[in-house]
Amino acid sequence: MSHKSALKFLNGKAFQVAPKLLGCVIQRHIDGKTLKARIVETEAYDQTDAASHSYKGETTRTQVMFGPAGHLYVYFTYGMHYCCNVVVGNEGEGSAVLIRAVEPLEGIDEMIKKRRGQSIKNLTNGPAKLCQALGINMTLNGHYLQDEPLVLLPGENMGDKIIQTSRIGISRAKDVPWRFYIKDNSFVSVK
DNA sequence: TGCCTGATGTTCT
DNA sequence: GAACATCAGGCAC
Repeated sequence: MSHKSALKFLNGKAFQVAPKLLGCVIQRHIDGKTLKARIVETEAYDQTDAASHSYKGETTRTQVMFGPAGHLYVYFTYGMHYCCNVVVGNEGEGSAVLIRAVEPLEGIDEMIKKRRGQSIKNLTNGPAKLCQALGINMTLNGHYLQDEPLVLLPGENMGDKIIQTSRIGISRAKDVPWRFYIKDNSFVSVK
């Protein structure tokens, strides 16, 4: 049963919502299997931000980012990788939170298979890695995160376990401190 | 452990 | 034509 109110916490500025997503669980159903993983690293992006895909306004590619909160924005990059974001804020704002790393909880064997035999440590400790492990690609672009086969479940508040730093793998707005991760978690991409 | 690079395709200049 | 919210494998130390 879907309840919009479950994703109400996504209504806010990207940099405010990004730390709140830490600890939430992604539940993915695929090939008759259930995969679960806990979000341990996120990055905020919004339209005022030179590093954001939405910076130059809405395009075909970034359309979902400008839509209502609670949907998944998936993009293809470097010719071979997918990365996924949770759209946040109000419709028309162009803000989203990149999921940079997750901790595998359930269906780990299946994730290893999808990751072509990579070790547990390397399964989901990067934005493109977790998409591969959870079978996320462009067919899920725009997907609402209260619907099957991909649901965002609330998690415990990480509170003082949250570390805030600048973002990774970007060339513009490098100094903006909009990356958040869970302290001492071994699945975070970079400590 | 850490640097370097090839893979591979869409978007923007 | 260049840049790109990346990854894995190779080789030097």
